[in-house]
Amino acid sequence: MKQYDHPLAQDLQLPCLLYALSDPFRLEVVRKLALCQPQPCAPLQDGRPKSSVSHHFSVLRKAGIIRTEVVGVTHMNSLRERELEERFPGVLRAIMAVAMAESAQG
Amino acid sequence: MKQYDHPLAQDLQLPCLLYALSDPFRLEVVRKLALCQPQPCAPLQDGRPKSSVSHHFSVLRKAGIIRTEVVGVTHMNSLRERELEERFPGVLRAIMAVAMAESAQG
DNA sequence: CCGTTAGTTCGAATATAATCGAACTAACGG
DNA sequence: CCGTTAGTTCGATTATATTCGAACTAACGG
Repeated sequence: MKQYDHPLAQDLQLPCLLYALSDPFRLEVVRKLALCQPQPCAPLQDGRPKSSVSHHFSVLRKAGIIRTEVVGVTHMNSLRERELEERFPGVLRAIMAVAMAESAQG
Repeated sequence: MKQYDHPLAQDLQLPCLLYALSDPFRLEVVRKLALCQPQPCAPLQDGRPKSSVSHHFSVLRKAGIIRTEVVGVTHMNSLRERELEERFPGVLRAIMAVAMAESAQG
């Protein structure tokens, strides 16, 4: 049951985090994760091919935004909220608040 | 003395803003503007060719992050802080706080 | 051990963005 | 009106991302 590598919080880069969140699909994944954690990739696919979804999860992982744990046959994803809050105080929180508000009205 | 078009605050998109700030050079421009406003492009060039600088300023303008006013022969740039704060509460503020902290230590 | 499920990796195609020099423009100073 | 300054626009090149299908892998269920 091999696991993933996750960068240390101290090594995360702000531009990299912003870049990861600048894609609408990835932002939506993060928003949905904020509402329900942890969650496998599958329910977040939104009609895309698996290889594309896998790519986007990989970008989020490398940016330090999500943590993925292999549990049996599924890969459970969650936000690294505490670490991000410590490393980049207020950033994810503010972005999520806006993303939630946007999606609430449409 | 023709001026620039600036998108309305209500039309700004969060992914577009995050994308604009995800480039280290642009983030640095915004950080420096936060410290001294308004400012022309030239002192923010940091050794790059003018065409490249111009491109990055254009990205920031289209994302709604900066406003550029033509004043005589120079183009004065400032942050659209109030509008951004209203449209995306806390987002720019949090990002700037982190950017300032990063640049303080190196 | 076989099939299924969940997701990754590969490789090629396409799209998007960054970079730079060169030519351009608009405003001012003399 | 000429030169200078500040920045834009153009066009080509290169770099970086995204996309997708196909082949792969690891774990579980029977």
